[in-house]
Amino acid sequence: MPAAKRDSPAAKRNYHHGDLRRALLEAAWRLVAEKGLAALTLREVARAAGVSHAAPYHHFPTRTALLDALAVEGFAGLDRAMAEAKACPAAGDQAAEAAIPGPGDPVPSPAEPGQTPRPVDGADVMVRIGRAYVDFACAHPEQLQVMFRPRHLESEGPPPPALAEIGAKAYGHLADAVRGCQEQGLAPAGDPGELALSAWSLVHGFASLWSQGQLGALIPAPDQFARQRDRLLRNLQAGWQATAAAPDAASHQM
Amino acid sequence: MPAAKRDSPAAKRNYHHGDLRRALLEAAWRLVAEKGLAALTLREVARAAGVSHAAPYHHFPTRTALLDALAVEGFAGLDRAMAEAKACPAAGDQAAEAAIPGPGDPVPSPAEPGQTPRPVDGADVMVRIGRAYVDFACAHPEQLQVMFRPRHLESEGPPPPALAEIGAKAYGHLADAVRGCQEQGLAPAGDPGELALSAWSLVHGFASLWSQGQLGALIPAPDQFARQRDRLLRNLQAGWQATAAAPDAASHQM
DNA sequence: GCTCAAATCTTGACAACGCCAAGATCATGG
DNA sequence: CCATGATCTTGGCGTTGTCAAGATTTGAGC
Repeated sequence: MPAAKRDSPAAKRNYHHGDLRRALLEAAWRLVAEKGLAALTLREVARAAGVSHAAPYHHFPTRTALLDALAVEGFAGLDRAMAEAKACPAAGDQAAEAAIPGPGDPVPSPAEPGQTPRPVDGADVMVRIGRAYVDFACAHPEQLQVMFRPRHLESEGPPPPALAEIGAKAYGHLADAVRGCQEQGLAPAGDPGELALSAWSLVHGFASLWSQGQLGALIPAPDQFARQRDRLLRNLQAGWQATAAAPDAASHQM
Repeated sequence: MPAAKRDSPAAKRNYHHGDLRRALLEAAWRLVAEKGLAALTLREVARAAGVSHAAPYHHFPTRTALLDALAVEGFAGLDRAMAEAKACPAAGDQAAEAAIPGPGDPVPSPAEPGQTPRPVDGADVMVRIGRAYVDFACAHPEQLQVMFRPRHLESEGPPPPALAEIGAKAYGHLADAVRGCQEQGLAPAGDPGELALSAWSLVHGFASLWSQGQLGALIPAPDQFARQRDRLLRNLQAGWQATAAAPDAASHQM
């Protein structure tokens, strides 16, 4: 590892390593994907990056800081996936149906441009975004684990602002989609945040259970994954539309 | 040789400590509730139980074994909460009421007792069980964390049979409630497992997000917790009933 | 060009951890 | 009554996160 003192083509400045921070993050992703989050060690990250055991300390003052930086990248990826799903019409349909990752392996392929020139169906946007959330999470279970690593139970402080910010941005896609549904009468009126939280709970719960391998016995075949995923989103929509049509027909009483 | 361990439930009397295994489990629960799962240390558990640092090793061959034993107890508690919710008309509330540690916030107020003396409403049972799940998880976030600690990403082996068994038993309550709804035409026909998975995803997602402190900004007031919780369950029901009434009214196209 | 402060990386160390291997202790069956 | 095996203790090994001090490099100012 003593080599690699090459000049940086377009990267940041060339200190000793070039861009050790970036190299550490990538090594960390590789390690967490291979051996799991619990096995992610600062010393092994340093080893994988070819630096001494205390070198990461100058870029991440603590292990938690490294994990937070990884979480920010994870949320950025989720945000990107949802933004693409919102823009690109009819993305996830034939794409995510092919190969469903065994809990920890390959990936549903990214979306590709679709063919439907429908105007803008709010329910469609909602479904696409929900699919994007589930597919992203299940394609990168280790990222989901890092992003939603429990914090307040640990002795760690509050999340850094950058993390809260990017998380809120990703959540915003859901809230936007909800507003779109409401404008078209496809969802009951009221605080969109509450409906968005319903949607978030649904997709997050499904993605969490799947990516933790909890559904191995319940969803044996891969095509049932997409089936179940779409069923979730469809039923969410059905509930909203029913409630929007007859505000207290279904909720006869609680 | 150590196989023939007298494993009758309460057969362990006074050896040296009395019942060290039990003491270790309780100390572990105390510690994980105080300092979080990541800070749970075999040595500190031993210290809290007043034994030497290697004593736990004779009861739990590894740290993972301790966590699995804790997870079994957690699922047993969840199973009990759901069973009580299914039996008692409006019991789940005062059972899981107590004090919700949550993300450091107060507790959802108990739901008002149902005023309906209807015989057995399947939707009602479903809602009660869902509430029990959410309330249990949010009353004991540390237990939820231990129960759904990611496994297959780590280098740990498959979950022990006892853990898979009790987990499936708890899930069975949801499946039963779904069947009840289907029998009364309150849910679409078909594989009850798929509907149960929808319900599980919903309540688990909400409970996970809440117990991880992810909803702190979205649910500031405690009474909004119960409100949102019930909204989730109501909308799930609404979607099922709408789909049961008109099997493809809402899923106009995907 | 040269120097110097700051940023970067290395070396070494400390306490704590999981896990292992012996030895000590104790209840109980023969 | 004693031996056997389960239970617990002591000590140790390798690893980890974190810190402190020294070595090395960078970029800026003179």
